[in-house]
Amino acid sequence: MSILFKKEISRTSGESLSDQVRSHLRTRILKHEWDAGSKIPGEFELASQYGVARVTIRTALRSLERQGLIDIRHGSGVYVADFGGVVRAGLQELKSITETIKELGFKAGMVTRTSEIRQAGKTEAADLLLPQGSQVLHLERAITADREVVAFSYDTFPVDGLSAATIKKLSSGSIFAGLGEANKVPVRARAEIHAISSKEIGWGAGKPRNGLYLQLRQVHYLRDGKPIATGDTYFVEGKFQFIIHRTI
Amino acid sequence: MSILFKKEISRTSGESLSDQVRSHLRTRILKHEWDAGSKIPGEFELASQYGVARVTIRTALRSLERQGLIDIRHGSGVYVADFGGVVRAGLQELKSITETIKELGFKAGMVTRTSEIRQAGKTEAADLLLPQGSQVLHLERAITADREVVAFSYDTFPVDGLSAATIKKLSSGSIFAGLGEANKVPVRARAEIHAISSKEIGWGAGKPRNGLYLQLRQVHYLRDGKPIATGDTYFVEGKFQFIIHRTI
DNA sequence: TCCTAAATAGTTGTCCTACAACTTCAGGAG
DNA sequence: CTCCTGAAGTTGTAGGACAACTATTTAGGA
Repeated sequence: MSILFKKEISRTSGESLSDQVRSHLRTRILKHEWDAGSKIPGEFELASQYGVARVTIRTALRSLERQGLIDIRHGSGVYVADFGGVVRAGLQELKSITETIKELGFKAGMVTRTSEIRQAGKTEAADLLLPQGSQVLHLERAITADREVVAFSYDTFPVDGLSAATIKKLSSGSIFAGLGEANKVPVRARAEIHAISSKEIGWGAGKPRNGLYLQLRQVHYLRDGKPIATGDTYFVEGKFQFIIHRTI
Repeated sequence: MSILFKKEISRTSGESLSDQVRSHLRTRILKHEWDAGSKIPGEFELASQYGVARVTIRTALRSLERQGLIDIRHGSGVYVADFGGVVRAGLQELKSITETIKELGFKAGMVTRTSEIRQAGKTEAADLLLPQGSQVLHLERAITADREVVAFSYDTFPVDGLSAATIKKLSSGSIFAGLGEANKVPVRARAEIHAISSKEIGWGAGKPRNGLYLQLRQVHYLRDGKPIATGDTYFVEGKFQFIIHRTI
């Protein structure tokens, strides 16, 4: 086949070629360009389609394999993973919750309940490697899908080094957009998972009666390893399906 | 530096070179050969140490990065991930629970409560791609760390194609060992995570009073994509720390 | 005819060399 | 002291070659 997607790949965007190829391939897979379980074009063919080297394709494919989207078999080919239906957003892909909700086909919304600048707490300071007493921005938000509350989120950012405009954008709820403007997009996060039953969490009409949540306790990191944000997100049990692809 | 670990790598073991290098590097990291946050030898140096090509080293390093053990920075080097302490087995690494417990430094144990061969249920048959009415081996076990119950596990295997010896080994509790003997080691699993509060789950003295569990609903797959096992594991909240490394 | 084994084509895994892009640090100019 | 520049070191990408593996086809024998 000829070169199909060379124009989709930019060598001056700051994003690595393999990351761009991965994103594009990911979209093609999620749009069902190939049936589940079927074979996708080989590495040589893809390299020619995107106008990049085979190494670059391999890097992208390896990454998609780890995400559970495809299945690379030595000597045979690359297959779309068939897990009996729709491939949902996996928990190990780092992206904003609202983006995930949109990808699942729902209308994502957000209601900010609290937005304040205060001193960092003890664990917050430790997680963010801040000296005690540093100023942080603290947000409390409810996240909705099709107007239904699916999670309550408590997030904290160090204000040092952030412009007033960025802080305002963060306060309005666009976390990833705000951090992106400040050129501080997290590329990695460490998340602890807990089952929580509590009446203290949540507020308003969307608060579940049984108080049952899946808690995600996260710290976000920049490319250079520095922590940039921390927070607890409480997902209302049953409103959100979490999937992890586990590999050796 | 000279060639240090060439003898650790076998070209006839069936396991790919990059997988062998990854395992070996993983051990070196977990044994704290390098401090957390410090730089490990570069790709050229590692390639020379193991007597393999740089591509092979890169594949292994990429994999370790996904597991959250290291941190690859373009133009700078490879660093041991520093997440404020010991890096433990993450949830997205597929390995037996008992193995994980051992790696964490505890004494792993197991008490089988039920072990029977019966007909597959509806969802079991669907998950395992079995015709209705197929025979399956069903196990109910309590998993302990230092004699304390940390999880209750309900697992199911199709009997067809398994030898009597293998079934006996499975019944005794050594899941991965039993499947390994039958040459049916799962290499991939799809897990759904839920927070559960129930009095129906668990038994005996280790059953938590609040009935709060983190449920892992899994289906295990072979390399060729065929499902080989399914099961629900209920981890007693607070007894086990789950960590996920999320990346873009 | 049926089954088995060998040849064959196609695909991923590894190797090699070279250069591009990026990070870091040292040294000099202001 | 601060800022800029350049050099050295490291990972990212390129391209070509062969090895190892898989799946299919073909040839041969019972």
